[in-house]
Parts: sequence; structure tokens; C-alpha cells
Amino acid sequence: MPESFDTPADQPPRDMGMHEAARRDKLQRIVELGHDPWGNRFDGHMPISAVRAREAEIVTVPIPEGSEQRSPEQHGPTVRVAGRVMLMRPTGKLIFINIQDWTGEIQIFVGKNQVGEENWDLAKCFDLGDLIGVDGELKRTKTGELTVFATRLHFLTKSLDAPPEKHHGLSDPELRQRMRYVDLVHTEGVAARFIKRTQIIRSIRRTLDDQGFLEVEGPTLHSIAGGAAARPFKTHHNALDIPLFMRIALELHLKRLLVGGFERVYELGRVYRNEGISPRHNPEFTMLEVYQAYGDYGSMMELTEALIVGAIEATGQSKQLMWNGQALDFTPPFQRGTYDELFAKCTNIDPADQAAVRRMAEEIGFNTQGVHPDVIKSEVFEEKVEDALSGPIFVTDYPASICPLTKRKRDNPAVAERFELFVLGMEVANAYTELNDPDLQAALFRTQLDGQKEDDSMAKMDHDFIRALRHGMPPAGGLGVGIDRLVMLLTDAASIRDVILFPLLRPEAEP
RNA sequence: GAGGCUGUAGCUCAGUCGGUAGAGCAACGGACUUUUAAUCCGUAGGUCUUGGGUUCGAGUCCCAACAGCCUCACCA
Repeated sequence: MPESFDTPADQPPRDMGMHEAARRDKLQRIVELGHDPWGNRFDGHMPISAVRAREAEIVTVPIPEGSEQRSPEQHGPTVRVAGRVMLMRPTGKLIFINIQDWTGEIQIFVGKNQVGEENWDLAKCFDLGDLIGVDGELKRTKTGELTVFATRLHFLTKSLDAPPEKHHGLSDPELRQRMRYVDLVHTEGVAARFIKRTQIIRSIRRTLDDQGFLEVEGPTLHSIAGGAAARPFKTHHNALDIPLFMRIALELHLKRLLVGGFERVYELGRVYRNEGISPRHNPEFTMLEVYQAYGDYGSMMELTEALIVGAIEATGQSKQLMWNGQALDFTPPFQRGTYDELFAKCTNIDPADQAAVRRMAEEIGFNTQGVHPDVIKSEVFEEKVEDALSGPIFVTDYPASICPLTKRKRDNPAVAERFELFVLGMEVANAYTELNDPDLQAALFRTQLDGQKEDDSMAKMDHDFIRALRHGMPPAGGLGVGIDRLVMLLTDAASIRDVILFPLLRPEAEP
């Protein structure tokens, strides 16, 4: 055991606050009592939820006749727990401590006479936020609270900084994001939401695996950032001395795998888009893309419903749920409507009447000069239709010219076989019948629609992708799901930053 | 990228009309062997985000910077 775990004495004392000074004093006392303030392996403890589940094993011995005894004696199971000190209520020669692990919270009873002098001295060194281990007997207090009556205490790790206010936790959104480790421990519901996120993702994998899909991993560094209209992050490989881009989509490599004979593939992974941050956008986010050979966008619609219903069930929720105070019903089949139908319904304009559409676009302040009619229509759609959709609703059959990776309808080449799933104006999923004609794909890669900014265009020629299509990609359905947004819906989160553990923030100023 | 709002003790928040900086929790000392946000008595804790300006005097008014949030833009 080292002499001291503290800052060596020859170093000038740091400028520390009173909380840290008090905690370092106690740390020193813990060392003097012969304990390691940073703890060691601690075997044999049970999750607190499992300890709570043993309440039924407590037996109460009736008071013997003629006894002076006031309260009946109890015998409970011997348990060992470990957790973080959340609350302490010292009352003279006994202390009530609430400790928390990731399964729950339980009260510890530490009585001076019950644990003996050595344990008592150690208990007096506990601070809120410390990690401790406890051996004891599970019983109830006279107020009925399930409690571990400590027989032996173990010190597992000192906390040098004070936790936030015990009733309110952290509420400053900046602190919550920068110090997610504190947020997870001390803010009500945060840990539970991220556990739900994991359950949702696990459920999505299970649904896909059960339907015979193969999970794969494509490259995240691309020399051509294709598959979506978005600005990429640029980086550089030193040894090869080449520019590279962080991927903006999973699509083009998964389709190469369709050519390679992987008939059902998916990837669940991070993509990066060098764009603005908002309550619905983080520069890196998690995307699911699924491709199914010999399917089409109709097969993807059924799959989307199965994925979402599975995720709702995996989190133990009803298909009727509340999001930001609004009721949503995810009972399949979800509503559906074609792009043109919904356009006509929400705008009272015939979507085929280009002049009328242009007039409305100008009314909402969009500059239509030299812009492709379908881009104008899409602008009006986003403004007037998307926000009006409560959903969940599948919007189907988009103008072909704004869908350069999508197969056209057999009876109408101006319409693409595509759907997007909207919920309360938020786009959650996007699916296509995939274009597999290499000549048409090459032509569409060359097409830069009038009025579209180059950055926003999908017109990026990927010769290797065309070469892959030339070898024959089966007709297929493809689906993309924004996982963070789905998690927002299923955990009633108003901001994407509430479902991403470490969202992007500007660097903190040096202290 | 543009506009609006916010920034006070470790945390959560008050701070009136411009006139000596406040509370609760946390901390420290004391009392207390069945508490439940324990209670009671006492003590300490502040570059009011930063930098300018106006003023006899600025947490408060003005300007700028930094950070966060919201709306818009970009986008999913």
C-alpha cells in the first residue's frame, strides 16, 4: 500500500475549491485507515434490482410471549452490493445512505455499534458521489423501507468533485451535454432513455437478422462521397497522400454487395454530414440502410412497419404513444398517400399545373428563376405539405427528377418508386425501388438539375459504382432509417441531442 | 450563416427604479441509534462569462467577444 495517493508534497498546492479540499482530506484519512481510495476488483456483488427482488426472503420472528422486545426480529438474506453514494442522512451514531447502481437504488443502514469502530471510521470518510461496496443483511426498517443493514463497508472510489444539487440534478443543457457522465447519474430519466436506445437498436438487428438479412460494414472513408445530397467532411490520408471524405450515406457500397450476391444486406452505422446543427440534426448520426434483392419499395414499406413495431415492443411501450405532447398511433398499416394527392390536398393546387405551383413557390418567397419545375414543386411540398402531415404516413411516388438513384414507374417514367415516412413533419425513413440500369444511372450522375447548388446535388459520377451495375444488380428495394429520430419518437425526446450520448459542441474554453 | 433569448456561489435559482451580493442544496464545526430532499444550532463560500463604454456609482444601461438554447437557412 503506497504511503499516499495524494498530490506529492513538493508540488505547489493547486487552487482548489472547498469541496475538493474537503474531499482530499477525507481521501487522506481513507489511506491512513489502510484502504485504497481508488478501490480494487470487487467480486460477488449483486445488481441492486436483484437485491430488491429478494425482499420476499425476509422472515419476521414473532415476539416471544412475555418478552420486553418492542419490534419483531427479522432475518433476511446476506447480500453484497456496490454503487454510488447518492444521499446520506447521518443521525448521530448511525447513517442512512442511498446508493445507486445502473439497475436501481437502495438504502444502506450503517450503525456505529452494528459495524464496529473500523467500518464506522471509514463511513465518516464517505462523500456524495463516492463509490462504495457493502456487505450486509437485507431487512426492512421500522418504516418499512427495504434496507441493507451493513456489517462491513468497502471503499471503491473517491469522487473529488461534488455532484449537482440533489433534488434538481443538472438542468443547464450545456453542462448536461458536456458532462454526460454526471447527467447520466444524476438527472432523472437520462440513463433510462439511453438504455431504451440500445434496446431499439438491438430490436432492429433482431428483426432484420430473423428475416435473413446479413449485417455488413462498409468503408467510412470514401474518395467520392455519394449516395445522398449533402456536404461531406473532408480529410486526408498521409501515406497515400490522397484527399478523402467521411461517408454521407451507406448506399453505394451496399448496392455493390447486391451485385456481389448478398441478396439481403444491411448496415447500421454512423454517417457524417458537414451541415448545420438543429434539434433534429447532428453532424454525425446513426443510419440504417437495408437492401433486399428482388424486392421493391412496397416490400420496404412492410419492413419499415415491422422494424418500428418491433422497436416499440422491445421498449415495452404501446403503439399509441405521446411525443412532445402529441398523440401518435403506430398500429400498422400506417397511413399512406401519394406525393401528388397530398400536394393537391394541402395546397388546393393541381400538382401538374406548373404555373400555379410556381406562383405558390414565389408566394412563400422561393426564387424560381431558372429552377427545374420538380425542384420548385419539391420546395412547395416541403413548405406546405410536410409540416401538415401528422402521421405516421408513407408519402409515395416522388417526381423522378429529384430521385437520381431510383427506378421509375413502369407506366410513368416521370414518377419514381420512392416513399418517405413522415411523423409530425419529421422525416424518419426513406425507401426506393433501386435503379439498376447502368446506362440510366450514368446519365443521371451527369445530370445537374437547373437551379440546384452543386453541393446539394447527387450528381457525382462514381465510375466504380457504374461498373458494378454493369455486372448486374438484381432489382431490389432499399430502405434508409434515421435511427436517432426514431429513438426521439420512441423516447419522447424533443431534441436529437437528448438521444446522442456525446453530441457535437464547440470546444470548451481552457480553464 | 442570420435573428431572438440566456449566462449571478460547486449545483438549482432570486436579485425591484442604477445605490454595500441573496436563498435552498452541497461544504465545514456542533447535537442526535430507524432516517426518507432527515431535523436543529453555528461558520465559511462570489473576477455577477470575458473585455470595453456611459455614470459620482453598473449584476442591472450601451457596445463587442465567447458559450448554450430557440427560430430560420442547409439537411435527414
